[in-house]
Amino acid sequence: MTIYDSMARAPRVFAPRVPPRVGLFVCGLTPYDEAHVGHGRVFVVFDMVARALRRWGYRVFYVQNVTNVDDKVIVRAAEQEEDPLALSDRHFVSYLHSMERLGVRSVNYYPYATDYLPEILEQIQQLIDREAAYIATDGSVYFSVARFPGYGRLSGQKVEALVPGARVEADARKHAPEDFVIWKAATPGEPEWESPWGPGRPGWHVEDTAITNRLLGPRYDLHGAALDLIFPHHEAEIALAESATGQAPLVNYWMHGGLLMMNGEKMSKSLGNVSSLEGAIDEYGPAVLRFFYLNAGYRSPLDFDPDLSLTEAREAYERLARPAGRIAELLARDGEERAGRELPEVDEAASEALVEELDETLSNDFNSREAIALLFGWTRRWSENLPGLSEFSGEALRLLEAPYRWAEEVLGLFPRADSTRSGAWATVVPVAIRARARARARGDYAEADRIRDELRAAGVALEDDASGTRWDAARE
RNA sequence: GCCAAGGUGGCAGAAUGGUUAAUGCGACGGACUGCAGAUCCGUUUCCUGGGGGUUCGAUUCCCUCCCUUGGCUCCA
Repeated sequence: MTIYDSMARAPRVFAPRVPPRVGLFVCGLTPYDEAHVGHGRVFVVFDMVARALRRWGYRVFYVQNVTNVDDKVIVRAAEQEEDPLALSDRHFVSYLHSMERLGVRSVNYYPYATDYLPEILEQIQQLIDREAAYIATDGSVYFSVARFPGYGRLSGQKVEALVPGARVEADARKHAPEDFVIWKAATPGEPEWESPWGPGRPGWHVEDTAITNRLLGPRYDLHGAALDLIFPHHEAEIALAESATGQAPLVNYWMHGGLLMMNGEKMSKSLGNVSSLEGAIDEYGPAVLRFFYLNAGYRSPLDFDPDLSLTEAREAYERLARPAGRIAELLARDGEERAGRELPEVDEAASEALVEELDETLSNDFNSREAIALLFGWTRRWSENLPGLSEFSGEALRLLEAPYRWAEEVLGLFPRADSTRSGAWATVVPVAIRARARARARGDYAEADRIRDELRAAGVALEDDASGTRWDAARE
């Protein structure tokens, strides 16, 4: 399989350092506010990456940090008169809830920055010992960019070019304007921890490198995030970790996802053009949202139009989900031993070949869009047989279903579990359907339509086809 | 200004040094249906930002220009 490596700026064949183990780190949130649809994209993409790698036999240890103490958290907490750590906790729990709904369950561990103070202090001390960092007059500690020759390689930036950019703040505490803080001296009223250099709190970049060094080691396989973090954050991670440990490279493969765009701009809180992740899940459902994300190359910018994008994604998704759901329904009801027609041999082979092709397609830098196109092809091929689907044997249905099960495993689409059909509805609705069928049989369409309308009003949609009447949760 | 990522049909978005450039959405026509929905079939001519170059052949590789977005020490 190949992965597009941002450091090499080219696709590279993936080879973990110690197969079959894969260390994967993805930059997580700074939970000072609710997550938006743009955040969802990255985390769904890397969920797919982890799922795929595991399917292909790798043992992935997936770590995603939580920057629970940071300027933004502190500022927001002050505004709301809330404890900063309580605020980030609250938003992180809400984030986890969204992830659970989205089926993002591949992360092994979400380390909190504040749980790694010993590691952070140790790394800062190493940097000072190696003279890569220095203590400022106020007790802050800065990393000296000049001490790391490789600085700028990932982003293509030249250190000299940063200075005329004029957005690097001149600061008397720094030896050079491009230096960045790794330990911030305490400000009264803000969270602080003891350190050899006085009370303070960790800078942003060093949290990640202290955590990965502890959990994944001085060198690891895969680092992912959206591309807006390349500079300065990932550049700083490389400089810090490699300077502290003396080992390189920190990361073997860098993956950067494209941004989610809204009205031609990056969706971001600072621009205010955000669409809430939880709200999008509420309105369209997790599967449609996942489909929307994975229906584009992960590296491309993706346009989000609050009115159109998810509506379109829903139409497309349901085109696949309906037949997939129908097959799953039959199998759930009758089991795989159900009797019926077998598939012709050639189609049996086609099912197996398609699953292989799906793996192959995805192994080309996680080309989920191409994989989805293959699923459409498969669906189109079989959907003309749908009304007669119930004639097939369990084994035949299983073969028809295999590509959708692949998609469930790797893309998280077409989940078999369907809660809308359970509960009281499952007993009531079929009774109503039978009553309506009797009305239709005697030509009493007024009564038949009345039953359908009443169910509709109660949130249940009926559909007739050659095999009878099906029902599902109605959508608005 | 510097660095990076992009520019493909009405829209969203793939791919490839080579027959008619995926797939989906939308639109239109038809089949099916008591109706609705879903589904199926068909149509959707004109799409690879501009200009050079390499090549038998370029949308793909190279150069250059234009445009959009991101980053340039808060950002998924």
